Amino acid sequence: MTDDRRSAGTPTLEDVARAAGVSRATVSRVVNGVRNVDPAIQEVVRQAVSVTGYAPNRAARSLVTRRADAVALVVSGAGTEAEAGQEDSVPQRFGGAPGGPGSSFTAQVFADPFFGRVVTGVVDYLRPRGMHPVLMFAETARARDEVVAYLRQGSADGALIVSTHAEDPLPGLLTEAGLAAVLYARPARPVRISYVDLAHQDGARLAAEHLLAVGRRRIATISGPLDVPAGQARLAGFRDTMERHGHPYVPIAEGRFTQESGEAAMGRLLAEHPDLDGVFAANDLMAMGACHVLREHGRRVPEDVAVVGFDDSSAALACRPPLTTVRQPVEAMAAEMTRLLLDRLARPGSPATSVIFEPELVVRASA
Amino acid sequence: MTDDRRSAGTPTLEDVARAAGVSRATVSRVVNGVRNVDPAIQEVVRQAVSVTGYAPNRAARSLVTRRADAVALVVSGAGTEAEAGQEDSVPQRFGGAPGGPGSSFTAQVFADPFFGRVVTGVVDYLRPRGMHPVLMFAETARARDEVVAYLRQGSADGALIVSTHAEDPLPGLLTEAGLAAVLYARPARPVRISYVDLAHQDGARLAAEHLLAVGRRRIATISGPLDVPAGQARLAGFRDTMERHGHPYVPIAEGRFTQESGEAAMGRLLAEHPDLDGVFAANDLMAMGACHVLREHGRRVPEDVAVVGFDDSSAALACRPPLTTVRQPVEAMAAEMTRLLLDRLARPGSPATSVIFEPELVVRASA
DNA sequence: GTGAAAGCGCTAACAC
DNA sequence: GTGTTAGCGCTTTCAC
Repeated sequence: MTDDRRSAGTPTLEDVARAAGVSRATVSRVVNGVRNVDPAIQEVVRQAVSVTGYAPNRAARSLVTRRADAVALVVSGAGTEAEAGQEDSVPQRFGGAPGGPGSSFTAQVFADPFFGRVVTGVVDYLRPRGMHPVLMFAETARARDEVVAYLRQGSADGALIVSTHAEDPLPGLLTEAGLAAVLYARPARPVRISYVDLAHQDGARLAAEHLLAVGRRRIATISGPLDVPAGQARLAGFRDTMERHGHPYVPIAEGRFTQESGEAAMGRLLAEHPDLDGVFAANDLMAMGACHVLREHGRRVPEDVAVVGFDDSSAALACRPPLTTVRQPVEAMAAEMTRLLLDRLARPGSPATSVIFEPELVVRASA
Repeated sequence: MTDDRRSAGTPTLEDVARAAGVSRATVSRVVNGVRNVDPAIQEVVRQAVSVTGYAPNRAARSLVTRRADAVALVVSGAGTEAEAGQEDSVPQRFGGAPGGPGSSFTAQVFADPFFGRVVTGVVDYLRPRGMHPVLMFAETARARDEVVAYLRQGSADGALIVSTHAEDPLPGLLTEAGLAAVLYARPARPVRISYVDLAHQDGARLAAEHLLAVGRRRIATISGPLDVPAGQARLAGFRDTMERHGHPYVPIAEGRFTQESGEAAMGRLLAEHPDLDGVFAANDLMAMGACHVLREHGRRVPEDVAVVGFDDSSAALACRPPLTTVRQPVEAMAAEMTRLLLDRLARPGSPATSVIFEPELVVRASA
């Protein structure tokens, strides 16, 4: 009671120790749940903690433990600065704020329900473990350097990387720098790094087999961007299956995984193949766009044209009719990716692992 | 060259200082861009930095500056644990991962394009300033305590709060604890805290006036949830305007800002008022649902029934026909919210401010 | 089982 | 303009 004016600002271990009549070390042990502390003293310390309103200073702790207890969730873009030019594909709806060319990329990213699902999976895994992701974007060389710097500074212990393009240099940069990272999707060039991925080809096979099973014979596909591994794989899987079933030639229109590009692609297919009766779109957004265009052209879905999407995102349910689609368990995959990263942080030596998820056909009304 | 074995692990200021032949203080000055350093020495130091591959340790810096140089972006839910029961409104599509009742909330949040836009605005403002948001959710008392603890630990310097419900206790908790925060949307109970918001009533007025201007006379509305301020305000603004124009009675069906709830609401309205010719939905997702149901009931949009949405989210463009809607400049508002927070961090004493944005009518095909 | 003491890497007075 | 020094708050040997 005499000299408590030094307990000014936020309370420190020292303050708690004084209040409890023990040493800092003991308080630290109790706070960190180390055994070897007399239960009675534990209780006293806990009292003191709540009385003083103590909260451990994260920076101080990090400094000594050399752990930030934080992970970065980074959405990575294409390989070069060139993509700055491709932004016109996204309506630039953002008025005043600074940020320049960057603004479009982040807007573009969240326009796809996919990323929200990734965030959901990551957060749901991290949260019970008392961690929270730092959200970063890395679509330019500069932004990638910032990500590397961020990790090198020890601001985060590792990175979860979601690449939107093949040839993404980020995984390479990270491993080179000896930083922990796990990818969503297999890297284009083999890097010694853990990742989760979907068996895209199997998914496309399910779609093809379903369209054939419901009696469609004039089937076309709207592929994803062919510079994206997922786009390639889904197309390859679809074609292979069609070929194996006696359809060596499949009309293809390339899309960019956006609804708008799906609409355009559908328009092209319809112009060249007005009699088609089945369409596989490499994601739900494009399938939704295809449905719109089909209806505008007087085709009923599924009566005249059956449509199958991919992902089973919110778009699949939002679409009328609801989409038959191939389910990608994004949340579970994102959770697994997070688990792999935390594992690696716990055991730095452990080898890179990859986990491949199997897709599943979800039959709704569109096919 | 003789004794460089102490430059083991990651290089520290000390290592750079030794390499440059100066003191740690000088290196620190150069790294932090403080003037008062001889240009020649600056150069030498910069060389040494790149030679050693030095990256400042964030924890050490934070410890002394007492700044984390990080902000939390928190999506806040309702007031009590009760909301765990409301999760049935969201399809539970998440299989394995742990996280229990929480998983649904984060999925629910990102199902609405609104949050992606908030993230975009925040990130685009933060990025050029070398900062990145830590993503947190606070839909339960426990989660809210974690947010408070996180800030009290100094893991972040302040919080950007997006509330999905009125009566959110989080703003109060934060200000009580003397933590910096800015809200997206006015707090239900007046708290001395900065916020950005939209003039919702004005937006609803624009919608009403437009429906009347295009000659509609039997107009109904699908409101947002009435326990959400934005829901209330949009309804109030709509009713007031209708009343002022001689329509004291407006059929109302309450929705929950989801497409599904918009469909249900439209169904109810149609059952009771089969002759309606105009609908104002309090957000685009519900407007889209309404369009679907109208079409299923043989009504053409806009010929038979004009539909106006709210937000001008991606759903407005995804809808067929594209929605006439009231634009909420979410990205700009989120950027402003971020600016307010950084301002406050820079000048701790500064008073709470609020910035209200004006909505704008965007006329497309649906009305 | 508990305490004393040595830093973790950095910034910021303060001397020079 | 540059160097010296004293911590920031915490964990963690190491004695006891």
